[in-house]
Amino acid sequence: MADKEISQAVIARLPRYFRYLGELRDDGVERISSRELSRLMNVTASQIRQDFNHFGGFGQQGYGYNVEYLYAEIAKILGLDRTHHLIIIGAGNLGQALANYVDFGRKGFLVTGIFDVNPALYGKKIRGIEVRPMEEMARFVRENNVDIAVLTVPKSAAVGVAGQLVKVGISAIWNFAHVDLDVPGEVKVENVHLSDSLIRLSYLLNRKGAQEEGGV
Amino acid sequence: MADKEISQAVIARLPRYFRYLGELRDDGVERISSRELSRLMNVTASQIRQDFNHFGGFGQQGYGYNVEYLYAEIAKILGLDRTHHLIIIGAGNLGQALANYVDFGRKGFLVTGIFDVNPALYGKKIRGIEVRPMEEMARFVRENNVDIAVLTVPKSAAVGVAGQLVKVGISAIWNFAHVDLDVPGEVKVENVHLSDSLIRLSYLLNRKGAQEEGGV
DNA sequence: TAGATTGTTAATCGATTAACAATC
DNA sequence: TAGATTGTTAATCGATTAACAATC
Repeated sequence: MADKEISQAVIARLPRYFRYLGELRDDGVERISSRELSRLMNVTASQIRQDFNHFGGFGQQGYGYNVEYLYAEIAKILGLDRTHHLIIIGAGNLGQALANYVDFGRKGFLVTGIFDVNPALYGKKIRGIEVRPMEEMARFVRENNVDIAVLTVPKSAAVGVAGQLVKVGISAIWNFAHVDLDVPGEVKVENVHLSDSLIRLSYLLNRKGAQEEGGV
Repeated sequence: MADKEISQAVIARLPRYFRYLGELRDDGVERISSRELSRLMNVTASQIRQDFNHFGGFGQQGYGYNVEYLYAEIAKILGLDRTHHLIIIGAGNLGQALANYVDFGRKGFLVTGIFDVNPALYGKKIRGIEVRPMEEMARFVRENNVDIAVLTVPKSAAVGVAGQLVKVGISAIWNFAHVDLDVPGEVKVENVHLSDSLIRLSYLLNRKGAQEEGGV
């Protein structure tokens, strides 16, 4: 039963489903139909059913979906039923903010180490975790079952650090540096290009201004 | 000459083109063909030509594209030829990190105010900008020609603050809160859902694990 | 059973890629 | 001029939406 490859578009939507289902569950909602959920989320009911059916049928004809069950199943699909161990590389502003931020109110993502090349930061504690010298990174990853590296180093350092991470056998990189990393396919990368995001907003703003002048 | 609506997919790619062209320019490259750029960026040359042609032809047959010119044109399209005035709402870890971060090494995005509801933070200076009480926000926006509000408040407060921002006539919201904002169409929103991003990475990791067990 | 709603197939829409005539 | 490469049209591919038979 080889899984057919799930498209990027579907994957991108999963966390949003998860978020809405979590809220419904917290509100004590027991069941929901694709129709109701579609109204709530502003998507088509067809799309919801198609998306869920990529992973097998979670609903029941005439009833809809059980919120608690669907929530748990999506959590499993997303790998949120287990704990991930993270390290943060780069203890600058962003690295420190993420250290304080990453758990997102839920268990599941645990920052266990923070690394930097700046000796002035060594030993500094951020949320109880001390900053270590970069040289200790490789050993730390091997000995502490680290899954994910959060890359918050300057652009210029990012490619080099990514290479080190690949060499030490990291599984995934959450990349905040403004470069596209070139890593082997087995290392998963998720980019957060903040400047790209802000630039998209600038585009929308600019477009809007242009349209209004044009009298649209 | 009514502009046809540009698709989300194209818009999403523009900042990446801009980034690559900036690097080429900095490296002193004068001209580039869609073919060369396609190899560099790992996309098809067809797509590059199609994308650029949504905004008019920037190239020349037999020659390719002039890097400096194309870079400047894309900057204009993206609204990067003018200065944006930002305020940050929510002076927590993330808000402070972004205050230190937002200029991205380029002029164009200027943080002029930071607001919070926590009196303990009032007057604290972040990158030379003092934190002000939330009550002053409306007047500040009106008097200081503010374009963009960066929303780094907790989820629970986000919808309320977004409402205030709409009322005071903000043009755009860069939303870091984990909720979908419901604002009028003329207010542009760009979401940065960090937890969604991390969850997608978790999915990829989980999928990878499952495939390997399955012997793929 | 009748009504509701899924799972799934078929139709549509849009985005990407290929091809090539226009032209520098 | 000949060669190169764009701008643009046509073909393909994939994702979204619509429709409906299956079934709870």
